[in-house]
Amino acid sequence: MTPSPRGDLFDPDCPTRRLLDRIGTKWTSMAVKVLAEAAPGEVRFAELRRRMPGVSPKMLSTTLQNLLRDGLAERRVEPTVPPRVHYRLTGLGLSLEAALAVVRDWAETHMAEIDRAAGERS
Amino acid sequence: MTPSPRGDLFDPDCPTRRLLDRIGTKWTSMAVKVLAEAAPGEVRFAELRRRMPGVSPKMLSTTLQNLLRDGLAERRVEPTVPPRVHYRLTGLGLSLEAALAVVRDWAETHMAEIDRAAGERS
DNA sequence: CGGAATCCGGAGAGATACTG
DNA sequence: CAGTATCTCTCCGGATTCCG
Repeated sequence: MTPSPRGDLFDPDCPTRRLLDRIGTKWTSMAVKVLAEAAPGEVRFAELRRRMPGVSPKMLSTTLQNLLRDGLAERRVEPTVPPRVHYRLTGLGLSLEAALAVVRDWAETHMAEIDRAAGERS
Repeated sequence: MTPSPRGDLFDPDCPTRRLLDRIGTKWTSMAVKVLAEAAPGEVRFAELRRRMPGVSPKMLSTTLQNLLRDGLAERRVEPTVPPRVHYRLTGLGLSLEAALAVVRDWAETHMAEIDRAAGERS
């Protein structure tokens, strides 16, 4: 289904809007970064928790499931007892990380300016 | 309320998180793009409305006020009757647009893959 | 250990009506 | 024309508890 030939931001189905809806969720970009830092290695659920201070098991699980569903990450289970579950980014996930890195660079460079502007009005 | 230790993505106050919280809101990225397309010219409130189908006056107003507050856009009022209010991006806003363009490119290139992956599980 | 199920509160988003 | 005021509602995110 491609009623919109180009990426038209004003299309309700525009890809950018939908992408931002995903990476804009609270923990997604952080999870992608943690996974990217470990790439091409894997990261276990518990280690992800440790590396993402403040995340609840539910939110981490939800975030990871979204990444899996979107083909951005993969899951591998060691059938031991207790089980060990590992996550890693797919190629698609790694390419997203590259785009996110640009956003991070911008944020680290310019957020202070934004804060200054916003602060002056507070 | 909190001190701002810097440079760590995993800090609750990390700049990337806070940036995504802003550009992730429903209309912000769209408004930035519309303003960027007109740059260095200005765009009036009514024209922004027309170019952002589905936006309510309240949401557009809120979005623009956030951009103003963050120093990403500027407002100019012609003291006529009726008034004419013009908006344009600041230099900071234009640099953000450049970063957003990267996200857009990624989205237009890869969202189909995400949709395919997500669709297979639906 | 790695989740799933459930409940809850608050912010975001929208519709509508009104005003300078 | 360019907003503001108010109300409502959804749903995200968090805490907690339970299961394989």
